[in-house]
Amino acid sequence: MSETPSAPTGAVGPPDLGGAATSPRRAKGERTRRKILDAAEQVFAAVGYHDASIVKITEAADVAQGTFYLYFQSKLGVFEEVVADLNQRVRHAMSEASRSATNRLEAERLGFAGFFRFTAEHPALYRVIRQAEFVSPRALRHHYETIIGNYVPYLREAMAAGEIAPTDPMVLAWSLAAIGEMIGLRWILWNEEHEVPPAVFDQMMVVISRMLGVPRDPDGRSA
Amino acid sequence: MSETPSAPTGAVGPPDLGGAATSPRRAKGERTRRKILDAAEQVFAAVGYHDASIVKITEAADVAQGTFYLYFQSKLGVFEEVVADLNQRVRHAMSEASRSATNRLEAERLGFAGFFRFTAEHPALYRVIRQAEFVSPRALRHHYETIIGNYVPYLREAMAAGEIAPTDPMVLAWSLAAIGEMIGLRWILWNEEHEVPPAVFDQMMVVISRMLGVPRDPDGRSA
Amino acid sequence: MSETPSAPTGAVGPPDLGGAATSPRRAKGERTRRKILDAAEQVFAAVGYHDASIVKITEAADVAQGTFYLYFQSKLGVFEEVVADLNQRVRHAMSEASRSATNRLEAERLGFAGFFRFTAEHPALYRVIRQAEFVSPRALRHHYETIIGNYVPYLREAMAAGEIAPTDPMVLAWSLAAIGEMIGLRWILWNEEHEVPPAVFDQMMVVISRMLGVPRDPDGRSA
Amino acid sequence: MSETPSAPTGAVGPPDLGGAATSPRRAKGERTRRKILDAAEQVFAAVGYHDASIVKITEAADVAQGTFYLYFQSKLGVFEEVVADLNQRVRHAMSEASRSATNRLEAERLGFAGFFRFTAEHPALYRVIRQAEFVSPRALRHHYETIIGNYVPYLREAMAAGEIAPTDPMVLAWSLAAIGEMIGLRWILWNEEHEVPPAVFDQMMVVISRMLGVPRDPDGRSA
DNA sequence: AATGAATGAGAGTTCATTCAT
DNA sequence: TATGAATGAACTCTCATTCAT
Repeated sequence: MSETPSAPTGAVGPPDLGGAATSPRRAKGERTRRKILDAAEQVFAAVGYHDASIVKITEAADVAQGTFYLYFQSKLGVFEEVVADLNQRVRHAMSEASRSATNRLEAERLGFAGFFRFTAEHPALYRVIRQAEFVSPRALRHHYETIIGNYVPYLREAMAAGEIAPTDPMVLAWSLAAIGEMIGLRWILWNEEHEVPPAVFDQMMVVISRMLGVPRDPDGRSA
Repeated sequence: MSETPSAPTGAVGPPDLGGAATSPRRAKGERTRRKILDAAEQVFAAVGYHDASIVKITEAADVAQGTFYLYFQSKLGVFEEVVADLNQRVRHAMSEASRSATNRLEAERLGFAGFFRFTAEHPALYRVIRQAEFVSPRALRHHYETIIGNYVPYLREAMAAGEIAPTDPMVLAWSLAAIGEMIGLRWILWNEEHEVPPAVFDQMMVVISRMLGVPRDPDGRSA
Repeated sequence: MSETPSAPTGAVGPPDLGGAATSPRRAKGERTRRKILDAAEQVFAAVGYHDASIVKITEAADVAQGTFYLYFQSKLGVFEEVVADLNQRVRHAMSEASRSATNRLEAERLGFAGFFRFTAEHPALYRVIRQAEFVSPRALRHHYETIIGNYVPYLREAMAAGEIAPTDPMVLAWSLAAIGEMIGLRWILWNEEHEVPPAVFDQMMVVISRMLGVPRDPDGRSA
Repeated sequence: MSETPSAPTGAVGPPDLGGAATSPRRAKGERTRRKILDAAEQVFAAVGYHDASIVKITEAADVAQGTFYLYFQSKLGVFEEVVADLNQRVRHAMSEASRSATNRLEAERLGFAGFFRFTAEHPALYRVIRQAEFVSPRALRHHYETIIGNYVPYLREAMAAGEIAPTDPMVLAWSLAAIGEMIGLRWILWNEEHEVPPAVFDQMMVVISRMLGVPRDPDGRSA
């Protein structure tokens, strides 16, 4: 049960994702900057990176075109900030959601629920991040890696505690993340619903509980 | 164990994915068309949909710009044909790979191996298809749906035969596809390797075998 | 009452308006040529010279693109043939219509009626000919000049016979033609009607009868 | 002598003739906009709508291509503005010219003279407006309708005053406009002269005076 | 006599970015 | 700090015409 070697995916800490051309010194500047960042998130989510234009973003933010370049170096610059922003917010949402759990399986259930809630409220998460594949691969990797990086220690602990079956926690973490992402894509985004149908959610949890090898698999045949 | 209702994801048959402005009437035309389609696949995979230009595609195909429009209606038109083409080819690769399996778990192992092989040989698969999210949502959905649609009957059979644990086959299929996609992305594309490291593959199969609820889970604690 | 000097508007006889690249030797070729010419008239009338394309014309004629150049030298070539064709047909229609008249005013009434009828049946007349202004000025001039040239002798005769008041017949002819064209444009084409409303027609004839200085102006105060 | 019903030619007020993408906010912008508009008029008059290109217009205006789109939405947009501009200017020229007249016939003489003068100085009037037939029918109609709309009340007054013979003023106005347009086309534009030959002008006035049914037709046989 | 394939210049338009105020 | 003006390269797509069969 040796762990697979960690792949050379670069530093785990956040790379310098470009961004601010200047850090605003005054409160007013800070507000303007925030307006633009929010507008950018909306626009990227609505039309995607390529069809988002500086004009659209600045119009949405209600500032002049030139103002954009006071706060961001380039279109790519804002994009990376938007990704970093979303990344922090999903992670926060998930950890908040699972905080009250008393065992791993419950933590998963709560964490997934939190993730889906966030997804429904911020479709930008998918729409923006999936774009990152070509637009800014390093931003994409950083996004996934921080999520997985948060996940692994918990899985490792649970294995140590005998709560779940031993497996490479990296492979397990990526697999779980994959499922969350796909189910969210399929049943929230495509269906334009605000939640995954309960029946689907339940079945997903059955699958996940089996994956984890939880001793008392509530639906499986083991134990 | 009732199945979740099938989501209204549209017709299963392939939608009219745009495409040919004219179907070639002579052998020479057919060759030219193929040259352009192949060039398009390369270019899309190399630089993505948006940075791919008709100039780049026609240069790669060694034809004049105008010639492009003899065979394809638009840039989006070729894109959709490329997606449809890749879709058929992965599905073929996977079904060929798993043909010789004698049980479901083996079929999964062979199918996943086939999928990863195809992925390594045709990075275009990911690079092109992930773009489809914004470029042509219907092409994307059609892609996933045909894959899942192929998958489900096999899972259902295996459940009926008691080979794997009962679950909603839809949810299970999407979950399995998610894992394959993510592991391929993480260990083949990001690492720029031609295969998933065997240790990772094995661990992934452990996870999958648990998910399926195979009676003799070779590594888990059940059975 | 001397006549104004004839302006140097070029030869009155038809200039060589380009056209046939080859004269077809056989009946089949003649039929193909006619098909293309008719299609061209339709297409020019429908979308104008510039938006008419060889593709559209050949599609409408149900022949291959290359075939076009067997019978016409260029797009401009067909255009000029179409104009010449229409020119002959209107003039024929007008002279036929006025043939039975017993005096000038009646001839005018019948001629105008014939012109409007032709206009209603062949909107191409206007739509094609007005385009000629920029596309082929010489075709346009030839068109107007043949019409005026036909007109003048009749006016001159009528003046000699004391049927209408003496005036420069050239100025009179152009004025009459102007009125016909404008009324047709305004009440047939813009209204998309098949005839000028009778009340308008009558009023127009009142105006015309005054212009001509017909002794027994049926509505004026002279006589 | 009832008037023919007014045809349903749409609102009399100027339609939104497209145009500015942004109205300039600073004096410099206003100057640039004007430069482009003037250049466009020249280019349209010189080569016609279709052969006019944004490149030609911006080169003539000595600005970059992109600048064009700061002030106009499209090529059609400037075209419509040019038409509207010319429309206002001819109407102004004509009303100025006839201001000092003491009777209808004199007003006509002065008005026509003013019109021909404008025509000679701004050949763009014809060349641009005749193009409008296909390019922007609504601009064309608006042009004619405003001219006729200005004309009619004067004719009506003159009829009421017994200055001219009663007729439908609409038909009369269109007929007069037709004559002006045609004579200008024939003797100014085709001849490339700066005025209608005096002999032609006089004859035209004879015709017009008869049309109007002026009691003391100075050249006719009545009275 | 007729076809379909191929061409390539040129069109209108967009847009990230820079600059002067 | 903020603005609006300006840029020009690049894009997708059209089309009259020529050519080989």
